[in-house]
Amino acid sequence: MALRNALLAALADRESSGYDLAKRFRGSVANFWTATPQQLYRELEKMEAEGLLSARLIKQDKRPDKRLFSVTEAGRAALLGFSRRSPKPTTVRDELLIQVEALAHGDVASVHASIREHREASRARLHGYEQRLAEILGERTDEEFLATGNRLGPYLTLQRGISFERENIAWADLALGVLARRFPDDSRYA
Amino acid sequence: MALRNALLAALADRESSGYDLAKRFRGSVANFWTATPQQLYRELEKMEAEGLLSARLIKQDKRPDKRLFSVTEAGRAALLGFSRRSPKPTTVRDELLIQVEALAHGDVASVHASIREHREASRARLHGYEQRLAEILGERTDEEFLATGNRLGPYLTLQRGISFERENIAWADLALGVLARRFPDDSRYA
DNA sequence: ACGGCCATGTAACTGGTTACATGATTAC
DNA sequence: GTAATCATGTAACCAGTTACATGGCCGT
Repeated sequence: MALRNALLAALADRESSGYDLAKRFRGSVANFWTATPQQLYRELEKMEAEGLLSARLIKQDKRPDKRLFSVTEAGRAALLGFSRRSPKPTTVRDELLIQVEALAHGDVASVHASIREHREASRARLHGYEQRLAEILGERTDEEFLATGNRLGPYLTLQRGISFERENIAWADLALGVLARRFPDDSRYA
Repeated sequence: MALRNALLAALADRESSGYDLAKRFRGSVANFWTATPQQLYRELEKMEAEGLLSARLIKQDKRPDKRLFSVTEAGRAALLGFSRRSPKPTTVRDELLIQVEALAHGDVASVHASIREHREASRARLHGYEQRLAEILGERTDEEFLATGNRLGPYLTLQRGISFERENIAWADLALGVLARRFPDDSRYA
């Protein structure tokens, strides 16, 4: 039920194809909702059938045809209704932290490598979020934007994504330091 | 498949009943994996059937009997194997941030209230994590613990939970400030 | 020649959520 | 007397994942 609302939020911003949405869910949306392309296509179909979205077909000749979805009046009403309900608590699922929790029962060198990969992935996402934020700000400072800008929602969710990834990186630095110190022999610290 | 590993990690620490585990999944485990009691009971059954866990029945007279699960040799091997695979990327699902993303299309006063509730929930979880951390540390400082302590894994995952909740609170403060400034009339800021 | 991008989807499966059910004990 | 805690589960449903399929264009 919440995936619909994430889609309505994304489409309220601008009309998009399923493929477009898949990219946005890999990019900035990922910081508060994850979904695979298959989930999106399935949900878009349902939402169109229920009248929350309307689709128009764009014929292309050098590329496959595409369907651009946009939010209908019923869709806007559903989004407004959603904004009035109280949201479910955040859920986090992080396999890396399961590995870390069970550090004493696992392969330390391998967990060390996982933390490094995780840190790289966070750096990449952080970079993406910072770019999007720069696009939203344009020439303005944060202060100027906050006083007058009109994409406050995306600004705030990006800020949350940015602080999340910064903390991921800082935590990884701490964890790698602790492992290097406590297990100097059973892992290679390049 | 990952819920199994979260259960193995939790049970490697100490033998527990399903009910116990449900409490731990509401508490400290929630910071990296969420699961409902029903999921746990179902998964515990399967894991016992597959030989990853063994259960012993404890008869009680003032309370219902309970089954305490512990990790078998096969379970330990599975956990070691898991620590060697590369973990799937973190997934986050946060309905509040969907509401914030769609701020321009929703009810600002109601979203404001949701952010406040979310901040309260974060404060409560933060408090819980800090207490658990204090239990792990005992009389030692972080420095002393990091040099010699033996529950490094849980220490590190708690640190991640603590920084996550602190950032939730700081973000909520920012967001509430922005809303109060930009929408002074359509919400009540008590 | 090969991989990646554009663009859509189907089918089969696994995992997660919600509602319900039981029943004694303890705390306010 | 009311709610919370202890302790287990079933049934039905809904959401998420994985693997596969198609096919032309573009860059190296």
